[in-house]
Amino acid sequence: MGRKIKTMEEFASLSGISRPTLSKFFNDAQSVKKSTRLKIEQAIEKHDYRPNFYAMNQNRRKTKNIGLVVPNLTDPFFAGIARKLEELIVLSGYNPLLLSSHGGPEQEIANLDSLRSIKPAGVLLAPLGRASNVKKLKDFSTLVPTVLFDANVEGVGEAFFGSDNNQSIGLMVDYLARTGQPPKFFEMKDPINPNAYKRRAAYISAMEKLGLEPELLQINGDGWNFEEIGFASGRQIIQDSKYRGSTILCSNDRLAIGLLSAAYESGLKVGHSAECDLRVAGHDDHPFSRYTCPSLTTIAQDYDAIGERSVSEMLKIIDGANGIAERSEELFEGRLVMRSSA
Amino acid sequence: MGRKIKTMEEFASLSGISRPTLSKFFNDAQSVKKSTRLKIEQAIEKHDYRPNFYAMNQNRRKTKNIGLVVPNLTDPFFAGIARKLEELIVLSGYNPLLLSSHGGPEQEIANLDSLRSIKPAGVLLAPLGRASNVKKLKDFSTLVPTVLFDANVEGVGEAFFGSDNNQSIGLMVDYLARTGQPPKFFEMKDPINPNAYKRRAAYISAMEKLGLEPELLQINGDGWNFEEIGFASGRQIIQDSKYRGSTILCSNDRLAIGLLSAAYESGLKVGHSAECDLRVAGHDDHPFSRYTCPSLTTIAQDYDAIGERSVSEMLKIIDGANGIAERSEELFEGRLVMRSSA
DNA sequence: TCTATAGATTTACACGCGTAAAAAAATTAT
DNA sequence: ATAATTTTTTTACGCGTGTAAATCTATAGA
Repeated sequence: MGRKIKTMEEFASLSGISRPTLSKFFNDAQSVKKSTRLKIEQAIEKHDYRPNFYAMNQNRRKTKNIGLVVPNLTDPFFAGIARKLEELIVLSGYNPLLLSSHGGPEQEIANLDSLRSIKPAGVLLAPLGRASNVKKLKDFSTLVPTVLFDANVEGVGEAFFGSDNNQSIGLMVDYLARTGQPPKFFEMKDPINPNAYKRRAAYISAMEKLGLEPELLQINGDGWNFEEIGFASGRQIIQDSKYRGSTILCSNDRLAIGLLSAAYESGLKVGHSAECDLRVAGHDDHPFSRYTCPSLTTIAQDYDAIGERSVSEMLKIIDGANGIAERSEELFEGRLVMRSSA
Repeated sequence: MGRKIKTMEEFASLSGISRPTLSKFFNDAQSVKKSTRLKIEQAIEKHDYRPNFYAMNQNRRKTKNIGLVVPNLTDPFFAGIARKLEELIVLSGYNPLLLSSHGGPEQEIANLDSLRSIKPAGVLLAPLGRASNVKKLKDFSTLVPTVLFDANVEGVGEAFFGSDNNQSIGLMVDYLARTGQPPKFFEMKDPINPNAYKRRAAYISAMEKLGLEPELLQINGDGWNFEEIGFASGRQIIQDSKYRGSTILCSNDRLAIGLLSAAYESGLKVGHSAECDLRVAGHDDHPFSRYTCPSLTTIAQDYDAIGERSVSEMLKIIDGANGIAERSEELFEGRLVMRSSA
């Protein structure tokens, strides 16, 4: 066909639709009458026209972009969540912009900064947690509608949606205690993630509720390389024969993956049958937990629900004339995934 | 301090620098004299001014955005590469835009489409491979400077950088044959990734060079869930006692992870010591291959080199007055990572 | 048929910055 | 100190779209 159309003006005359109507259409296809919508869509198909992204957003009150910031894309767990959220954002007619903080608070702030210059309609943020620069997060969330997920930071953002660690850890402790030795809790001494603290508290309270003595195995280690930390510390702990026969509940699957690897290396059998030396359980249903040796008994977070709730709340805020709406929070229940390790 | 600065004009009067000079600075900080650069940087710090992203890019000849498209971010291998590339792009003064194709050719095209409307300076693309819509890829690459990495597609893009499968598989076959049973090759019958075909050919040629009979274990399976495919098919193969004692070289680590899981479940011992039932090796040095049971012997691709070469070639093309430069290709050698599984 | 109303068009201005050209100022070389 | 060169300033227009207001047109209900 003819050469490429460059401007909406041009496209208007070729399609027989006025430019302001086209502008309305590109902003929200549902805002024009059905018959004109069809005409426009045909013309788009025919001429392969797309409005200039930059000119389009320059004067829009609200862009159609939604930022999506996760702590670490290298972790398949977050990669999976991000994918789910991206999908939901696209379905809502928005444009997701995925950024990873790579485990660093500077990068987290840099991500928010670069999002700010893009004037997003809103941002879905899974904060780093303890490492986060809370003041800057708070400043940001006053400028841009922000919804937190996965990890909560008090006072930041309009809403938070995550897992009910109390429920999920309780579920797991009950199961483990009922079917064998009550669990010891394997975790990092100074966790980065706020969920880790909640899980520790949940473990202690669940044990006490059963009239059992909590026992924390707090390991050292810095950074986000949880498998390595779990492996190195796991090796040390396992060598101590007093842990023979015990049940170990790990604060998250990545630690458990390291621990299982250490157990294998030491020749220990992990599982719930009689001849096993160890039972190991995790939390999160990491994509790889199905393929550990043995396969890992764990808790699956309800990330479909968390994702859907986060996005729908985001949309509500964006559309909303909600002036003084209270910060909403909701926790979703986890599901016990029984496999071979415990 | 005072209220927020909205325009460059305003910032110009407050900082005592003319607007065109500021414009130059924001386009390339090195293009202004050092003394003025320092003045501007101080003023930015003081007033927290950032130019409007959209207005800025609307009339720029070349934006500072570089697209980065990977086949699947859920795969930690690609997540790792993406991270490395992001870092290099930022260091070069550009703005990376990460998109995942989620294993689907429609999404791959959708990603390129949405990149097109952003008028990126260039795009770094790891194509899906066989599943890709080659015609559309080619069309795209005539409109936007494109550099391929990881997987090659003939005739698409200005350059390709990847691993030398011939070298790396040869290395592994030599090692395995020298230290025990020569390897059988475990792979999908109809692989999606072009590297898989190269690896198959490399295996056959390496075996023949040693005067050995190649043996392909070609398994069925569709999609990108390689661990599951490796697990399910691995279980079947392993039950056949004729494979007892053999060495299995997997086309990639994700298949190997599934196979190891199946072997564990079947009670087979994997490793290179005398009493083992199986030796297993992989390819790619997947982040999790360190923690499999046993830890996986594999090939580490030189992704630092591939990444650096890809980005530097991209910059050369962007800056370049390269009219008729030939499509460049370079393959990088892999490194044998010896662990416990073979 | 008349009227009320949703939706489309016309007209016109705004947005914030890129960029070009000429003039002025600052720096460096001679 | 003067000339040559680099850098900055002044001036002015353009980019492609958003959006507002007034006007016109199609549609539906009475």
